[in-house]
Amino acid sequence: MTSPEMWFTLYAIAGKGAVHRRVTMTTRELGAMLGVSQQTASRRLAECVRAGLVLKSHSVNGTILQLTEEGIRELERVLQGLEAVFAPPRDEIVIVGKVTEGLGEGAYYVDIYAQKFQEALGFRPFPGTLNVRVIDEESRRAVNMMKKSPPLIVPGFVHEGRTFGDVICYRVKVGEDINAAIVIAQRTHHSSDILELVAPVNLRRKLGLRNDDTITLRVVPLHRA
Amino acid sequence: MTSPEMWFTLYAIAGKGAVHRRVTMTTRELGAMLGVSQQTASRRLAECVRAGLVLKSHSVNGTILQLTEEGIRELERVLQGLEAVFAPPRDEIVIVGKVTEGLGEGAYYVDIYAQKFQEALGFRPFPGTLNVRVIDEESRRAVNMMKKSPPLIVPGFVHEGRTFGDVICYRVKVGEDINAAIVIAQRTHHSSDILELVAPVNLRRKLGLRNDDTITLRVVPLHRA
DNA sequence: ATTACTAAGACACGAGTAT
DNA sequence: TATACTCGTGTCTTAGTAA
Repeated sequence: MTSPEMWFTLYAIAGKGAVHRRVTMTTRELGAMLGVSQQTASRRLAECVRAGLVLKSHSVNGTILQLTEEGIRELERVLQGLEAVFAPPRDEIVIVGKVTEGLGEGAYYVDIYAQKFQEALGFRPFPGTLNVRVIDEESRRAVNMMKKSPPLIVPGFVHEGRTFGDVICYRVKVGEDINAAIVIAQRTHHSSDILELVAPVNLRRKLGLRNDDTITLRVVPLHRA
Repeated sequence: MTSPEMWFTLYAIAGKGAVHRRVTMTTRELGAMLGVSQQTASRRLAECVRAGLVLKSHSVNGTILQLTEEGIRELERVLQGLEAVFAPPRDEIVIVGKVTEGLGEGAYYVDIYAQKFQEALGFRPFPGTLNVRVIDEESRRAVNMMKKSPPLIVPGFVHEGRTFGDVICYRVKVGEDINAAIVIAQRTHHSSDILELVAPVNLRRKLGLRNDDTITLRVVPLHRA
């Protein structure tokens, strides 16, 4: 967990524009932003570097700073947290996205997890996933809200000496009556906007979907599942 | 300035849903969320109360907490800061809103500030303001971006023994060629979604605008003004 | 000008405990 | 059970200063 002080330091650096580019600033300046001395700012900065949140290099008049991927993710987490906090409480979480061509690997995994999915979701999944790309900000927030709701966890297992991790699922309804689930693989795709759907049927064929068609998903709360 | 610790405390409480309703929690629980002891959580909470960010009342099994307006604003500030930080750098800030009926007091103030506006903006303002209500999230973010850009400050003055404060302005273009300015009065309207426009002409008549008509404003960067 | 070390002082933390 | 007090301990901060 990132400490409050480190987080504030990160936020101050980001405020200078370090998310999109490298920025040059002095420790005195950073200290002023944080309301601490130059020395403390220097130390705080060093902490962020040690934690792998910031890259620092030296320049004649100041320090060149750049947020790392992890640093940016840290800020994104808080942004999403705040968005979720301010989102009006809703009964329904609705996600709108566009049908996207997958990498084809989905089918392989669905096949391996088929029995587990059957037990957890109550249906035998069609061997393939439908990939949905979230485009607008509203749906992106809806996805965050979904991820803050209690997930359905499909336990991992070992198969032929290989370990398959837990899979996080969220039940959704597609159209009026098709039950499906969004599955989220463990390996965190760097805040990917692509959702993978499994369903008891071939959604593409059943709904006559083509790439770039719009699809609407309604998240089903766990307690109602 | 809110300290990092206080801010984190606020954020933790908000995460429990205290933005929309009152929540009950123990100081032990809060401490666990913050990674500190029950005693420290208690003290942090007291700091937030002293700072006017949280309202606290006692209950048998825990503490009833509610964020104050100021506490919510504090979180909003960070949310907006993060949104601005993550927004892709753009050449143009575009705000779309709907024409709204004003309170009529705008004209009075424009009249009093007329000379000052003339000097700062380069045009004599039509005696009246056009009120524009921002509706969608995207424009709301655009407004935040605008507010993070360097403002044009019309200095205040004393007139007949009464003090008139500074006025913050942002130049905008309405349509293709009408120069106007968004004026923001000092007294902070609680994160109001209403913008007040001054222009050298009667925008309502010139553009044939009626209430609820959509209007598009393009913010003019100061260095290009 | 910078950054960052050392050392002394301030202050925050948590154990114990009263309520 | 709670919250919140005191107080000893230890960490964090800053002034001074080196590099």
